[in-house]
Amino acid sequence: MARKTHKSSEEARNAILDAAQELMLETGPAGLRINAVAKKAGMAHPNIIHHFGSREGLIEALAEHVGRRSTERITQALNHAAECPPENRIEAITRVFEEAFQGEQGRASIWLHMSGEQTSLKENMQKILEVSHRFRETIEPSANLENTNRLVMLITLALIGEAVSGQGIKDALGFGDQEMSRAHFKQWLAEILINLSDEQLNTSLNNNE
Amino acid sequence: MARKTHKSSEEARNAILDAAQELMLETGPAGLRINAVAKKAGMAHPNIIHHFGSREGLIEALAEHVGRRSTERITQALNHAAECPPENRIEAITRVFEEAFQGEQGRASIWLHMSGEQTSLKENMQKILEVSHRFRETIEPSANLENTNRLVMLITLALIGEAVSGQGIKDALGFGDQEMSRAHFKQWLAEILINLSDEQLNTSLNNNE
DNA sequence: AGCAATGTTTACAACACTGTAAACAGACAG
DNA sequence: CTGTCTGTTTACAGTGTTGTAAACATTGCT
Repeated sequence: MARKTHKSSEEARNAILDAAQELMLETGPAGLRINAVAKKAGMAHPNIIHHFGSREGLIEALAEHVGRRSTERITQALNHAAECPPENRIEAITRVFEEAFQGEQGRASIWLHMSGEQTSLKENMQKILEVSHRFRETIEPSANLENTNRLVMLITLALIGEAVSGQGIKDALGFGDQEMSRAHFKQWLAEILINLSDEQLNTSLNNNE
Repeated sequence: MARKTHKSSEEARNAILDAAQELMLETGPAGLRINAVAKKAGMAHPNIIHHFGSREGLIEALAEHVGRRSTERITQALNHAAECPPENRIEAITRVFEEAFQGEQGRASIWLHMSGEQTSLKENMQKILEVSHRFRETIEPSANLENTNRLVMLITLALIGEAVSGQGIKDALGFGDQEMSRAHFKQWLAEILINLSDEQLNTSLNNNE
């Protein structure tokens, strides 16, 4: 059978991005070697430069790629949660948290973010914010927008932290794998947050102290 | 005047560690160049190898250095908080959060952590956990230890997230500098957490669901 | 089939980076 | 003062890494 040896431009770019994403988990962007990416993607390294212009170009493209995919997943899961009956809410939100920095996607995002790569971050966060508020309104129609912002911030930061630290902090705190798996922490968080009323979120800061 | 040109071994090591810590904020450990560190510390690069054996040796030493200093600051602030009268609690805890990943120290910790460098992490977290629980007991003597663990985890992750994202996420969420400064977020978080009763933290997960 | 476009490779140039070796220089003891 | 110890530098070797140039190969079009 005629095996295709030359991929289309898009196929090649995706193969490279996938390899780069995986490798970046181990080293971070600063440690990303164009050579290693090429090897993993099964090609010679100048081909990468052909497709992305330079190593910098690859990293930028990767940031955009990863950011867009994460945002899509999250907003989709949030929209789903907004349509859930109340008894399924915790489960649905746990799901959102899982999608947020799902596996490799997550750590890759963080790495990029940490290196100052913030391509379209604002745009993506605004989308998430909007959908999040819509969700909160299904629970409490008078929900305060500012509180939504703060909650989204808190959650985002915690999920970033989780993606960053991986199992590390959990092990250090003595949560074995069985007791507080990745999923369990997210479920616990979802439960607490859903049970927090808007009222409890109104701190002295809201009354311009 | 007789300027000392040869530092003591310890002075030299500290100068190098300081320079390395600062540089690492920009690039992460993978991007740390022994050359750049030497330049910043005002010496020739082989001197660094003389003191730390290798680039790897420097990074390990840095991890240990940074971890120990952070832990000291945090436990000290927590002990202070435990002795505070109730009306000062929020302020005291805000202070703890500020010490946790204070400025440069923080991001440096995270970077190292993210690169798999976990020197004495467990030991440090256990200390923090212990002092945290002692603090919670001053508020609610019957406080559940498991809930303390979870709270510490949540806070740690959120603070990691904050250190990681710097101002990035806040800007993206539309919190200008005036409205939600670094300090304000920490204060808000402190306020919410202190007002959370132990009861509210008991989710279905506690009853081995 | 022949041609053009473009994905892909090989060979190479230029440079950056880590680590080594040997000489140099200040600090301190006798 | 003299010698030794050790912090410090200069010069250099070896390797790894990015990027370039030119040739090669496959696909699709006419």
